[in-house]
Amino acid sequence: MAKRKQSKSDSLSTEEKIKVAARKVFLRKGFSATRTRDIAEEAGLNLALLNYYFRSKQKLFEEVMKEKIQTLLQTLIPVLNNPSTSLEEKIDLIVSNYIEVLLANSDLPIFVLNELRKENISFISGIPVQKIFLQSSFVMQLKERRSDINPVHFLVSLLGMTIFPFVAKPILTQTGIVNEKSFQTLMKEREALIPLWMNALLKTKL
Amino acid sequence: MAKRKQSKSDSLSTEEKIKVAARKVFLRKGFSATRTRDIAEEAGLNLALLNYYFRSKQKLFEEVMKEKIQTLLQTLIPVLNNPSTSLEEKIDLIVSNYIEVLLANSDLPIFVLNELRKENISFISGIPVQKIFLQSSFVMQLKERRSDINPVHFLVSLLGMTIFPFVAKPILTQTGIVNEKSFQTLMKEREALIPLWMNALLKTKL
DNA sequence: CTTGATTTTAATCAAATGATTAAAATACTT
DNA sequence: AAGTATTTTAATCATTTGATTAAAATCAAG
Repeated sequence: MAKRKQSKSDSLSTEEKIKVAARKVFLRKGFSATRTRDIAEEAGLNLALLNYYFRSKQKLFEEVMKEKIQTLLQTLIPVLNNPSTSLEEKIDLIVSNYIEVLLANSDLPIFVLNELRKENISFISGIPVQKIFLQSSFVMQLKERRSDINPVHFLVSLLGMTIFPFVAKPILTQTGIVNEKSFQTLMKEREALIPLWMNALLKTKL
Repeated sequence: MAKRKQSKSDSLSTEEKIKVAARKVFLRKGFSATRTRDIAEEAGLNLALLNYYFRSKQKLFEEVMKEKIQTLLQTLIPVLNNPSTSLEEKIDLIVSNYIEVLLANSDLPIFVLNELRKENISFISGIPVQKIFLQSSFVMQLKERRSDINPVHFLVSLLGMTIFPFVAKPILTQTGIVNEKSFQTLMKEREALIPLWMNALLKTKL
């Protein structure tokens, strides 16, 4: 089904051109607001090709979605599971990894979280994420340091401080609180600040 | 145009029934995935009534959207501007207000933030939110306490810790990390924890 | 080149969808 | 009760949209 040939204009196979266009349009507009014609036009290709290479809009979407969930999870899971880094190093890595990834793709979190809300993605329900998380090096190290802190609370706070700004970016820009440039500066600052703050949380007596 | 009469079955006017149904369906599915027929069915009414009372799907949506943005902003702005509460009290109030409002309406933040991302809402661009924020009692009190902390960073962290769990709820539930009941418990706990943590941030030397 | 497979195009379908219209039903006023 | 205005319904339009099809174009192998 997949073809290897680069004889055409753009050095990308038709299939890849469709994927590239689909990523762009789906991420900007979401599944329902995206028309297959939008993707075809963005790719500079005939509409029928979408259904030739992928069976349907839904199938194409699922490929993009799966990819994006992977991106989000793989920025986190390997760090949580690495036993050879300290808790502080893990926090540093999670923050800097996410900020790097998301500065290049601000729409990613809200896209994934919003689409995930409408429909269960079997792919994700299949993974025993809860088990993985609770047995992770991250949780072990946290328990050792502060057995009284619920790891879910701690991680949610960390991700909230890191990812939430990207989710809130539309409201931050539209209210004039930040612009594209100052947002980037802000996030670079947070890369240093969040670890400091998470460290403060670690020292807080409940 | 608006009618006052309650002689019909449900004690709600037709116009109100439509609004109630529209809130429910739009919030769950978003603008694009919502069909006017969904709303009519949810309201138990004829489709043509939507266009009779509201001019179009778009107009109906804008009314719901405006309402929801108001809900989100009014949970925050009055607290920020109240000069007779301390910074600590403001933090308490922001956290408890949002958690109360959002536990009753988990979809609200992601709905608003996602829709806001696609289209500029003139209503919000019109308000000089930036000015209001920078001159707020909250910012003044923060500056007095810690002139070295950027108020935007501080507020984003506060809202990130408070609101982000609701945005991430789909992924938390679908990965089995929480269920409906434990999510609620978690948020009740956060109501006490977040103020403690924000206090710790306030004491952190940069 | 010729043949056969693969890829692409143009045209079209069928269903879904936002909106309208004209008529029927209901409520309100006198 | 009659007459008028308001509300509701059923039927229908016109577009949009995801998908299909058959033919044309391109490519690959012998």
